[in-house]
Amino acid sequence: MEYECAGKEKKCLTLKADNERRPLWVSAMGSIILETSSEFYKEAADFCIAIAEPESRLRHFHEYKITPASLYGAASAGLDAEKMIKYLKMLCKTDLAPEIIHMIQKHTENVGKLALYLKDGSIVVEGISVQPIKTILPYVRDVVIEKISEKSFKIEPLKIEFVRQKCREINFPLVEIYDYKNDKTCPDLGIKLSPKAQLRPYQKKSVDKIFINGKARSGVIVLPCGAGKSLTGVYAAVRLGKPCLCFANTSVSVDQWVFQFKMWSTIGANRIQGITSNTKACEVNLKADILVTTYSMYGYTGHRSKDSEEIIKVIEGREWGLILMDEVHMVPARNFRDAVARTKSHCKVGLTATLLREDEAIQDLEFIIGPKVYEANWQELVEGGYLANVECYEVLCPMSKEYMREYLKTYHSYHGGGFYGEDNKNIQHTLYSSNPNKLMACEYLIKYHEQQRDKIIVFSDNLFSLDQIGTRLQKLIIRGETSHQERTEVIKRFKESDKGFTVLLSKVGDTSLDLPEATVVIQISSQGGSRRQEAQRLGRVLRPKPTKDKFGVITGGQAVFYSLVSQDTIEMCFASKRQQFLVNQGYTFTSMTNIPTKEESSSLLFSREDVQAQLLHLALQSKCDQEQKQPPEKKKKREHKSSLFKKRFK
DNA sequence: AAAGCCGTAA
DNA sequence: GACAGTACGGCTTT
Repeated sequence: MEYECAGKEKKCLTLKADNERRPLWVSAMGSIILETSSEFYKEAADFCIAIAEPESRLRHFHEYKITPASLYGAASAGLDAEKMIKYLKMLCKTDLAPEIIHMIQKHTENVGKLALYLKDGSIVVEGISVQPIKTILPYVRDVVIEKISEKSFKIEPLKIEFVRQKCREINFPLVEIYDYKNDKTCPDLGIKLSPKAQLRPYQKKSVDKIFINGKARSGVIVLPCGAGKSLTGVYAAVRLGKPCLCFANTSVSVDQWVFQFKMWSTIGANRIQGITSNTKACEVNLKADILVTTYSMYGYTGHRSKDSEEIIKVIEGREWGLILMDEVHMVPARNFRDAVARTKSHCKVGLTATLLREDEAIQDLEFIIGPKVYEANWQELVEGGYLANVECYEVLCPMSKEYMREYLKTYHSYHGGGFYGEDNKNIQHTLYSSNPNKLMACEYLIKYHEQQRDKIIVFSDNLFSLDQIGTRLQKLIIRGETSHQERTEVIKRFKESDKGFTVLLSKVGDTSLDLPEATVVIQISSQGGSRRQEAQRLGRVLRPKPTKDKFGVITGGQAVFYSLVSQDTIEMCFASKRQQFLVNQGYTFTSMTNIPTKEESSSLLFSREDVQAQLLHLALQSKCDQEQKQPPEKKKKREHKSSLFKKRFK
C-alpha cells in the first residue's frame, strides 16, 4: 500500500501475506477501515471503539479515526501504547506506518501523570512526580490559588475547564479520578439495583468503562435513543453509591428520572427529590441523597424567585459524589456549562444518544466532563433485538406551481433584499414546509398507516403547516403553548389507543415529551440541517414492540421513518445534511417520488384546488399576522462568549 | 405576558 | 473564504 507523507516522498507499506485474514486497514493519518466480514470482526470492533472515534459503521465496513482525544480516552481507560500498537499490528493487513506508531506513543505517554480531584471542597491538581507539575505550572499559574506541595496545587474551581484545556494543549491531559471506595466525606448510600432491573450487556459494558481499577473516572456514554439510557445512568449512580445530582433538560424528564431511580434501584422515595420551577423550597427535601433538576433552572441567570434562589444555594454548597448529566450534548451551551462548573463533584457522567451539535462546541465536553468512554453501535443493537428495525424513506415532493412562484420571489433580486424584504427566510421556510404536495403526501401516509393500525407521529417545526394539518385533518397537536394538562391528555389517548392514531408535534416533541412508542414517524419540517434533531426523531420509533415468533424468539418490531422534502428548494440541502448522521450509523434512506400517485390523490383533502389556494393565501398572510400582534422591536444584546466557537488544536 | 435561553443560518 | 456578532422561531422560567 502506497502513501504520501507530508507531501514529500512516497512510502510503501508492505501487505502481509495473510492479509485476507486480518480485518483492518490503517492509514498513516490514523484512519482505520474495518471489514465486518472478518472472522475477528467482534474483537477488532471492540478494539477500534476503544482507541478511535467511530466515523461511520455501515454493513460491510466501519470507518474509525484515531485522534489525540481518542488516544487520551483509551489511555485513561488503562490501555497503554505498547498494547495498542501490538493489537493494531496484529489486526492490520499491512505494516503500520511509523507516523501512527509515533502518534500513539506521543498521545499516551503523559496520561496518568497528572490527576484532578476534589478534596475538602477544593480542586486539586496532583502529579505522580514533581516534573509534570513543573511543566504545566507556567501555563496555569494565573488560576492557582495555593501550592500544597512540590507535586500538587489547588486551582480556582471555576477554571477547571481552562486548566484541562491548557494541559491538554501541551500534551499533559488531566484525568479526573475518584477514589470513591476510600472517600469518607461523601457518605455511602448503600443502595442496589432493584431485582427487576435486567442489565443488557451493552449497558453493563458502558458503565464498566467508568470504573477502572476500583476507581471512577468522568466521561461520556453514548447510547442510541430507546436503548435504555436511564437504567444505564441509574446503574452508574448505584455502583458509585454516593450522593448524586442529576441534570435533565426539562421538568418532564426530571419526573422521569425520579421515577426511573425509584423503579430501578432500592432508593427509598424519601431519599430522592425532583426539583423544577414549581417546586416550593419549603416542601423540598434538600438533604435527599439524590436530587434531580433541570439545566435551565440551575443555569438561569435572570431574576429568580426566592424559593429557587434558596434551593440553588443549597445545591451549590453540597459536595456531590456524582453529577449525572442527561442529554449531555446540551451542556456546552453557555449557561449550562457554567451551571455544571459551579457545582462541586468528584465524578461526572454524561449520557446522550446524539453527541452532535452543528457548532464546534461538542469538543468542549472533553474539558467540561471528560473523554467519551463508550459509544454503542446502533445496528448491533438492532440485530440484538434491543432496538426496532427502521425503514427510512426520503419522500420528494415537487412544489406546486403557485408555491414555487412565491418561493422564487424570495430570491428575486437577492441583494436588494428579495420580494419580501427581511422576511424572506421565514416565508421560505413556511412555503417549503406547507407545500401542498407535501401535505398531500403526509395526508396519504397518515391515512395509509392509520389503516394499518399504526401509531403515527408527525413532526413539524413550522407551526403554520402543523396547524393546517391539525385543523383540516382533525388531528391532535402538542406544541409549546399546549398546557401541561392537555399534553398529558393527548399522550394518554395516544398511548391507550389500539387503532391507528396520529399526533402532531412541534419541536417540543424532540426531547421534552415522554412519548409512548410509535411505529411511524413522518417529518414535514425541521430545524435547518440539524443532524441531532433528525436522529432524535428517528429515535421515537426505535423502542421496539417485542413480538414472539412461533419458536418463542423475541424479535424487534418494524418501524418506518419518513422525511418529506420539497423538491428544488433549499430544504434539499438540509435534508442531505440531516441524514448524514443516520447514514453513518448504518441506516439507508430510500428515495421515493410520486407519493401519492395521481389516482390515489383524488380523494385527499389537500389535493383540492380551493384548499391549495387558501393554503397559499394563509401561508403568505401568517407572517403578517404575527407582526401585527408583535411589532418588531430592537432587542437587548446578549453577552457573547467568543471562546465558545473558536476552533481548537489546529 | 415578559424575559431568558437554545440552536441554527447566513 | 473564514469568522464574528446577529436575527429569529420556539421553548422554559419567572
